[in-house]
Amino acid sequence: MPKPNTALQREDHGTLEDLVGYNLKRAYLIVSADFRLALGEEGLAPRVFSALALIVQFPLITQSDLARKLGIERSGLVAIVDDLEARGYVVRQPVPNDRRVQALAPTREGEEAHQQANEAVMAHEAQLLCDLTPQETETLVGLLKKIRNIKR
Amino acid sequence: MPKPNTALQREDHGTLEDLVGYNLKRAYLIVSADFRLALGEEGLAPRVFSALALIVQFPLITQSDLARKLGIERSGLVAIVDDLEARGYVVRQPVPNDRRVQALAPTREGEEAHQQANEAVMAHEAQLLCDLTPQETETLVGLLKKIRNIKR
DNA sequence: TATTGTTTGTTTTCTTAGGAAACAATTTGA
DNA sequence: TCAAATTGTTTCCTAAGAAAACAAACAATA
Repeated sequence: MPKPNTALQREDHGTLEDLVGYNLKRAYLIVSADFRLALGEEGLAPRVFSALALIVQFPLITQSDLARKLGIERSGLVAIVDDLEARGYVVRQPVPNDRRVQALAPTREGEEAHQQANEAVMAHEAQLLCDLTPQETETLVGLLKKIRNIKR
Repeated sequence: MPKPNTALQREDHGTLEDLVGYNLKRAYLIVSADFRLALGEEGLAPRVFSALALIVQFPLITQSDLARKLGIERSGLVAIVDDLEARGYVVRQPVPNDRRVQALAPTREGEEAHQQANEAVMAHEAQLLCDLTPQETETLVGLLKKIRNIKR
């Protein structure tokens, strides 16, 4: 005999649980909380880690360019670079032909700290997301990038 | 002849762009910004919409239960319910056998506002994510739910 | 019954993350 | 040369959430 209309199968269309935005937010909160846990009290905050990673990847990048790459305002980047500079991981260097810009360069300690933090971050994601197969993780990242590439 | 080692193919392993957390954040910012744009200046904020949706779905839900369902602290829910109550969308009702709890019930206007907002939200996601096939969107939501279900 | 512990809603304070506007110093372009 | 744009920066504002404390109410146990 057919089952009655239980809560499990009712209205699974157009509900909060199926919204991309809602699930994105909930998932991000879980991942970022675990990120902080993994890097510890004195560790780099997510956005500071991102900035350091890009500075290591693109030495002498400009603050404006870095802000663009991170998708934030220049004004918001100041505190991030201040943080990295206070830790001795990054230096603001004057640029020969343009006295407005500050080129960002990682120090030796900055590169080491990045490498160490990067390993911690990779480990954190590997362990937190161990329920996802490598295929699934790759698919997920691909779909998220597709959202990131939406042109308005 | 083979191409030289361009930036496109170097070190595509363990880089910032491949981190789930980084992509989650970037994607969420895009979706939530478009959400606000879609619902307008005076429209419901994402979290307020979520709360209203759950109150409509589970009338007479307790504030504590709602906070649990939303994955936030009870203290944080107060302002959200205040908002909904100020708009006349929700009422806090005393409960017979327990004078501590406030049961949350949608008003007639609340249900109508929810229905209207829900349509706007569905339209916003449909249009923003039109680059994703229905298959891809379903896959994405499924993977995000998998992250949400991780037990620590 | 008296007391101890727990739950509920709430207030207050803190943290994190980011946006908007303005500004001086500089560079660019017409 | 003079107007316009760019860069880094400061200041102020908003959103979202956590943590801690608290009174009122309930539950349980001695």
